[in-house]
Amino acid sequence: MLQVRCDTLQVLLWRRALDPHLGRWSLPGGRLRPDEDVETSIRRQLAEKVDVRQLQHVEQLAVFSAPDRVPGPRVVATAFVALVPSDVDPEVPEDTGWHPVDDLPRTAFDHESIVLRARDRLRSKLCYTNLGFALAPAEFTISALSALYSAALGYKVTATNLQRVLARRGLLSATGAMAPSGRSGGRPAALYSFTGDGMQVTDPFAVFRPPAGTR
Amino acid sequence: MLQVRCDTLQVLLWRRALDPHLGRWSLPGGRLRPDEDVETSIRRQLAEKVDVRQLQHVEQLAVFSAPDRVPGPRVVATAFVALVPSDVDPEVPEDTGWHPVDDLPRTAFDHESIVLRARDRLRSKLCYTNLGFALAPAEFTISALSALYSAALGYKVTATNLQRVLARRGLLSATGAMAPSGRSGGRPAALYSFTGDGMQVTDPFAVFRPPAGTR
DNA sequence: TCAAAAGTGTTCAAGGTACACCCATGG
DNA sequence: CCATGGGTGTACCTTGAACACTTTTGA
Repeated sequence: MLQVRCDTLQVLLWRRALDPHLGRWSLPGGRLRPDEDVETSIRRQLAEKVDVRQLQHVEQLAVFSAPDRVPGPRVVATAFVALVPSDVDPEVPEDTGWHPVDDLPRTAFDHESIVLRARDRLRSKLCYTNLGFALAPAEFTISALSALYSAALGYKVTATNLQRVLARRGLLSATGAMAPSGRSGGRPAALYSFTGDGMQVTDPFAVFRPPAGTR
Repeated sequence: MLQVRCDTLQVLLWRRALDPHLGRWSLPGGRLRPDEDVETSIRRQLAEKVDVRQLQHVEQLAVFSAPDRVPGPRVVATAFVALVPSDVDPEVPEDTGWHPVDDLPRTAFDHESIVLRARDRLRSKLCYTNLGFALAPAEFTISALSALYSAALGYKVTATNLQRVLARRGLLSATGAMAPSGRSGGRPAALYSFTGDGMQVTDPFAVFRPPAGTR
């Protein structure tokens, strides 16, 4: 579960209460029940930590299956990326905490590499899809959005160009409302929302486009 | 297992000899052993059909886990994409056969949707990575390569532009050798090979690049 | 009036597409 | 010499980046 908090991309981890790796931080998860698919399962697991309605996007990441990834009998894990908009602050249980993905504590098992894979997946998809909607509140200013993108991507994304790129892709719609300007003045910002819902690939500049006539 | 055969993207299927779905076409696969990870397992399974050295690329696709995807106790499947260069014609067992991915026969279980997902994954990655190397022979002419790309992508890719795009990305190296011209004449084509090995992302024009100074 | 923040206009560069044109070979 | 197929040159278009400039607010 990833969220941009305090201008930093963070992941929700849970401190293990059992051996092995007692006390280390680990990803939430659990066993798959016979009557559910893996996505239903991960939503059920996460529901124990947060309100699942706060999950804007859930997608499979990869299967981790190395025989020695955990001590004892081999455990096959299907990892997911789940995204929470930055305006919610879920009530999380006592033994869980948010941690910056670029400054992780010592984690249990192979969970660090899973988190890093998730981070990379998010970074890619932010660029060529509309996935930003899952990190942003329903309404936002462009400068707030650029802060989110900057935090998630790990480098500065200017509001100017972000605005233009997303607008050109038809992803932004102005709500008409304005955000009040801060105490130090400045022009009030217009509020926008993402058009459509659900993730879709939006970068039409992918190479090897079909020939013009057939597009 | 995907291969371009006869200018068509095809998948290797195996005719089921057991109920349920006796006689239908299904993807090769099998149970995961306790001492192997999923990739090792799929390579072992495929080794029963072809020479594994012919697999130029193997990557995880997704987990399919719907409780009713197969009759009886639920089976969780981790699907893979495996690519075979077009110049090899593996000896396959009697009960297997190649089928065009765009004209599949009736398949067992959810295997049709798995194949279509694999096709879409391949199409995406052909565009922004060097994955073409896994579909092409070690040496090839540009026009042969454009036929491969056209078959895999499902639309015409012209040799002219394919040549330029791949060259600009530094993916092509001329071997110096020439292919003989056909019986109807024509200038003999130069032979090329892909530089490097293994898949890598090559489209540097992905959007939201880091600012110039930090690149 | 000035500082600060938002937003727009303009220019530039990168990279894919289209298409005309030239090259080399077989018959 | 001509048909055929390979290869190159060039103009164009789309799209993102950079940056100057304008707009709107609070103090």
